[in-house]
Amino acid sequence: MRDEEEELPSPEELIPLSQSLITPHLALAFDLRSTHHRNIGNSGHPLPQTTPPQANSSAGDEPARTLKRPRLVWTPQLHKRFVDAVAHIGIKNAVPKTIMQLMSVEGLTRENVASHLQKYRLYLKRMQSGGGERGGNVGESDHLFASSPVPAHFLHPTGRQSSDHFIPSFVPMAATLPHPQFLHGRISAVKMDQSLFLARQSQHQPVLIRPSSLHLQSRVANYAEDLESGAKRVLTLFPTRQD
DNA sequence: ACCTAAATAT
DNA sequence: TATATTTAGG
Repeated sequence: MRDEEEELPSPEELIPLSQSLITPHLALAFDLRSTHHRNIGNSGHPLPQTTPPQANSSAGDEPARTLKRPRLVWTPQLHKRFVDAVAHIGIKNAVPKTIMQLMSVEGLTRENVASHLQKYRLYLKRMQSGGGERGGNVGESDHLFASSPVPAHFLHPTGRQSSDHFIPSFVPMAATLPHPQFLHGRISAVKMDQSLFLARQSQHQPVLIRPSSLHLQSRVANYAEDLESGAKRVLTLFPTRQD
């Protein structure tokens, strides 16, 4: 337990590096890699694009935004990502827009999340009153919600905690990931305690990188999760029958 | 502009 | 039944 720490740089020297290392290339790399990683919904069609509002309000057709997108199916995987996002920012601060951003699932709308959040809150309420062993108002229709464990702090009004923004202790690199390498071969995802870091090979010693933005952080987390779960096909919005 | 709960629609 | 949309209010 102790020998590992000696090989790793100290937090003090690593974390300041993050700002200069992370921002431009990594964000880009994520966007490149993630194109085949999401957006493969129903039988391979791309999702209907939500085009930014055109200044063009008359002119015959403006179907871009009026286009009906397929009804979202909340798979257990998708719901789990929802729960993770909510847990990450704390249930107190969880609002649709933020949750949506943290989930970083292409095609997912704020309305999708708002609707789901509304239902989820009702589910939490009806769990409060059920307490432990028996009784419980959780019905047969709650399979989806029951598929992901509810973090303990969701239930009790105790304080506002946003799950993690602490400096984790260091553990062996890449030991927890089956595919430590992604992006362009030089960057690895490293899970340490509850936080995810990027690691990059510099000279001999690995350099740990703390993702700067919350958004990027969540993308790292989501990607690593996808790898961990051994899914070849990762989290789609509109699953086909093989789901 | 965004959030929320409730009602209603598909 | 599950999700979306609307409504009314903050």
